[in-house]
Amino acid sequence: MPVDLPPQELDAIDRMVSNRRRLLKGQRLYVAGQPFQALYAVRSGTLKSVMTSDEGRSQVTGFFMSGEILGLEGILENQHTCNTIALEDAEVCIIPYEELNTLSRQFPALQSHMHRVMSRELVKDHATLMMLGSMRAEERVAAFLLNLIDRLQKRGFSSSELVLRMTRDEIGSFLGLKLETVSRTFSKFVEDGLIEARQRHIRILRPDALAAMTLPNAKSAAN
Amino acid sequence: MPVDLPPQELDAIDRMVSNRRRLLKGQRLYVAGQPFQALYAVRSGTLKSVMTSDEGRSQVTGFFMSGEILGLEGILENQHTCNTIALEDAEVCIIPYEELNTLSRQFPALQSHMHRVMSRELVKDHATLMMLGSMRAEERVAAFLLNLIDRLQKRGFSSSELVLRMTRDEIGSFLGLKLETVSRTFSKFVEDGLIEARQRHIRILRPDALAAMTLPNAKSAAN
DNA sequence: CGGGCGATTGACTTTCGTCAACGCGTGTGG
DNA sequence: CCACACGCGTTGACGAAAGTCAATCGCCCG
Repeated sequence: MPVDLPPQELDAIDRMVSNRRRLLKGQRLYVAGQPFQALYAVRSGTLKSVMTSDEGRSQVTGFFMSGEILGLEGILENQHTCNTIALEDAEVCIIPYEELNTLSRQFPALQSHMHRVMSRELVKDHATLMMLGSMRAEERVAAFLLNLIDRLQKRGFSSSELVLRMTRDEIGSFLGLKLETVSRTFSKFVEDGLIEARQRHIRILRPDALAAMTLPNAKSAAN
Repeated sequence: MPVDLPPQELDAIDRMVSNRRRLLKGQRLYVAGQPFQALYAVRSGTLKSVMTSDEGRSQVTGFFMSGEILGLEGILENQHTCNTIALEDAEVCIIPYEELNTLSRQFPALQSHMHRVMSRELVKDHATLMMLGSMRAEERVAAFLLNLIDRLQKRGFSSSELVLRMTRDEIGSFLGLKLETVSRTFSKFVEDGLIEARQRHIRILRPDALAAMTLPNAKSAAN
């Protein structure tokens, strides 16, 4: 959680988050129902959050990469409401919630930062809602790829190549689509020369065309 | 924002939220791009939040009734990211954000409450994501009605009758469906004896059957 | 090298969206 | 006070989009 803060505050924060946890691929960071005690900041690797309703319905609600914060939904009832699972080997910082609150009272900048983190999560969810509520399959997949590449780019990776850490099924769950539809859409993008795809390795050839697709009037891809 | 707090804290909070704002039906509380200065607690009436993307795409992201908090998305960038509009005459409390932060530092219980409010919003959004991502039209409408009636019941209204404050189009936007689909689904529920509907007046006859529908294996309605 | 999971592709079905016509009510103005 | 108009809602016929079911392929990993 890097912010520009006075050194003494940074020290206190560093001490607070000195505990880490390593996760192997497939391992769960926390599960629904588990008591909430800490937030987690991803240091490396990718995780997914999965909500499971009373009876079998299940939905990927987000993918998290380095710097992103997990566990905020647990604050409400002091209990986690979703499962978070590592999609590859990963490491997270443990942020003990009570300590965070104590420090927040001392350091207004930290309090403010905490609020922004939660607000960012809300904005992100709203964007996802918009995608699920108003986009067709192709548009969703295009938006998904652009979102991923954007986040990767901000982390210093290529802006044209990426490796998907999740299966087609997980992408489909997140996008409200079936895995076959995701697969077909990738194939179509390849046919149309918008991307190259070999397994989970994706190269974006025409980001402009993908972006155009996320606009509402997109009946056909731009040329 | 009623919580059980020491009287001195309650006094301070009361003073903070003493400013109100009245809205006529159709009036906007805030719009996207507007500087963020305060949160708003609904005192009476119903509001909707609408996200509008760069180019024409538009989506209702939530409906808000008494006691619910609006404006949290504005914290991130000190700027609102959606429009909020009164669906009927309404009144809100104005909660100046800076004052809230100051008080939160003094009163841990308020800080904690503030975090829970934000967390609740996240949980609510996740539930909506799940609905949009994994339910079919009938299931979404059933879940929507049950959600509304539940919130109304918690506010002391009937658990079987309600008056929709929003149009079919707004419901459709929220649920990721077209207004015709919403209308047809209501009609089908009436045919099947699950609800009565006269315009926006809805009576829930078989909450059990609606609830059963929100379960994943629901191919046919229960008898 | 073999097994299994994940991905792809095809054929068909279902669901929902689209376009269009019409009906109902409410509120407003003559 | 009545009539009309407009917004909202309903309904039908049709088409497009995505889901389902099933077969096959191809990587990885053991």
